[in-house]
Amino acid sequence: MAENPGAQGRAPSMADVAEVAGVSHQTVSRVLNDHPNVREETRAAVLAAIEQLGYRRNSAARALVTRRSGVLGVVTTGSALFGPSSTLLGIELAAREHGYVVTVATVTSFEPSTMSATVEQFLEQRVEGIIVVAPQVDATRAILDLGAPVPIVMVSSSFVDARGAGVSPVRSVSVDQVAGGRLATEHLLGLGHRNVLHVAGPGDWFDARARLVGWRAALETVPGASGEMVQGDWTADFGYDLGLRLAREGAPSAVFAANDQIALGLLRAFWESGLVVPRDVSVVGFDDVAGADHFIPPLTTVRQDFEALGRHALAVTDRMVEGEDPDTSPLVPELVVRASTTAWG
Amino acid sequence: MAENPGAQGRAPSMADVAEVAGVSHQTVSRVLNDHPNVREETRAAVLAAIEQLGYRRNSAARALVTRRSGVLGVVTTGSALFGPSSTLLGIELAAREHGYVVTVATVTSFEPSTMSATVEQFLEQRVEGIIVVAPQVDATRAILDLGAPVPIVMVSSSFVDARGAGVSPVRSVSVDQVAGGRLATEHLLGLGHRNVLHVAGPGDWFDARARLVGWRAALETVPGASGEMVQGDWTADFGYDLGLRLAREGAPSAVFAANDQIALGLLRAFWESGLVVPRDVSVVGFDDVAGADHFIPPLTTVRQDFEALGRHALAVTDRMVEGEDPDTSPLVPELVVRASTTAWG
DNA sequence: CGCGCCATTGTGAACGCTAACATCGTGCAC
DNA sequence: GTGCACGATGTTAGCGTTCACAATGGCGCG
Repeated sequence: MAENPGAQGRAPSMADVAEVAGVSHQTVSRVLNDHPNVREETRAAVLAAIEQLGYRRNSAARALVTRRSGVLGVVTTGSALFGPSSTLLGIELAAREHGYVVTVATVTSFEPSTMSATVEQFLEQRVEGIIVVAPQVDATRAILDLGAPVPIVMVSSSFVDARGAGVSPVRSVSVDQVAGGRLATEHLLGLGHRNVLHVAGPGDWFDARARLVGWRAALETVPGASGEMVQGDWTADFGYDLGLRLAREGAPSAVFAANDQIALGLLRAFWESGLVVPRDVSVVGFDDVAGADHFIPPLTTVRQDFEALGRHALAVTDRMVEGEDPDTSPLVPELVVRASTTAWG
Repeated sequence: MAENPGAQGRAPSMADVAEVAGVSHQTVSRVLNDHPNVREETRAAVLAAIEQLGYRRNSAARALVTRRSGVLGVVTTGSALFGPSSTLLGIELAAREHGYVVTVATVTSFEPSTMSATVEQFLEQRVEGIIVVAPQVDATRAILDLGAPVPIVMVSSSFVDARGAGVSPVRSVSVDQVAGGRLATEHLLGLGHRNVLHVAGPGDWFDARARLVGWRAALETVPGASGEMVQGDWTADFGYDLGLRLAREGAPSAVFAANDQIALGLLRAFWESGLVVPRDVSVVGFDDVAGADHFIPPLTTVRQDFEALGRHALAVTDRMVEGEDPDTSPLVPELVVRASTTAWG
């Protein structure tokens, strides 16, 4: 049975199927699109022909005439960080459920020129919407200046919720980082700590800024509470170096680290310096990365559900593509209390 | 200046550009494709018209006629594990450099039906190649049975390097996990340990199997060396539980954990049990995840460059798409010695 | 028995692009 | 001066779909 006449020759088209089934190409199209008015035996004949030829529809041809590609573009940051990876996962899973196909572009910097080239590529593909997993501040500017003809959704805790500079509406979805920062800090304050050091993340990250805001807000609600802030990067190295210094120069009773990596570095530094966590100092992290429950000691942290965030981003995008108004209210993070924090005083 | 006559109306086409520039659409096409025989001022006029209209080429129309989509499909596993995420990153980065666009599909199981549906979707998009980041054994079977009309590259340490059941060639790229397992074990043996416990990963993962093979091979080269094997999952939880048991029942002097998560759990368990690492027991991990250098104590581990693996996968795919024969020799992992291992006896 | 309606199917024309070929000058060799 | 090659451009025909509309035929109903 000569399945493919040409083997490597062109893939079978509707016309080929039509010929085998003895119908017109339009009837084949109807069968494929579940059009109601097709006689049952005709449908069967078409399906048989499809099976026999190994026919698959050509989405390019389809997109050309329908002017709908069914493709969504995701711009993601060029690092395998826990958050972005999980978010991408959530987006992809949800996209499939909504009938979209996802193409991704990884970007190593958020310079306007890079962003613009990336988006341009998406637009050539006629994506119906763009999701930017871009937690850095400078990504926003690049995006707002874009003025793409499709909806753009940013995944970040920015407060941008504008129409954008051009035609495209830009929205953002996020986990409420301010609430997370408050949660962490209130937990420490509730344990009796009155001096809570905050190790912040890089200043050009929205999340870092927002956690800082939450920390400060919590401090202000409790009389007598105070705390310093140190700004670092997201790395364990930074936490480690800082921890060593704190141990030398005198550590506060409580530290709120902007992410779990920093907290990990702190834990090691304290351990090496003979400071016992949580007896001598309580530590709270942020993210609840894999393994945080097995740090020494297991880390109290703020969990954010990145996958849910991704799904949320997709839902918002979908609504915007459909021309409806999305609900962009932020997701709420959750405090996970473990052994790295204890009462003070 | 009425930029878009219809604003939301259809995007400008070559014909529109041609009209504005006062040339034929074919000339526009020539300009876009850098055809040499275009007069300089004509080119300028076309470019100006493109700019003015905000024209972008339509890749669907282009793919339709050229029969080349420039799209690659990546199937990835439904988890934000460190390895797969980094690999995806490498693939994407390299894909762009090679002029491909990447669409991803996340799959939560490797059942043949799921795999087949996923690949089917890719084929409708007329992807030119498929990369499967599928470290589990059952993925292989599903893929070999597929017989897709495009090249398939598996990222895994399987030894599959077959033509596949159908028309499509199937190849695999990998990091040499056997070598990695040997590296870890030889390091411990070299330190004088004669009893090396191996905590293996799930038996249906290629990587787990291969590391096990490497461990065993290393043991066999050293007279008097021995070791037991415990099979677990990849989680820190498993490592923790096992560690507690070992501490109770008597631990060997050296443990080679199949990944860093397991090692992390072991470290905590030993610590809680009063066993000092590395004095009482040496621990080696695998992967070198972010933060492994700040575990307590910093973890000796085998680093594999997942991003390079991804790039390698893409290079192989590209060659196959071009009908050439790829070099699929495995990448070599690297031992990173830190503080969790020390001499014995 | 004739009319119209509806279910079923077919026909032709886009969609936006590239490939192949046709056309039109212009310059140069003879 | 004629012929011809070649550079620059235009014309036409698809690529594989879907959409709009036309055509066919059976059936109910007056």
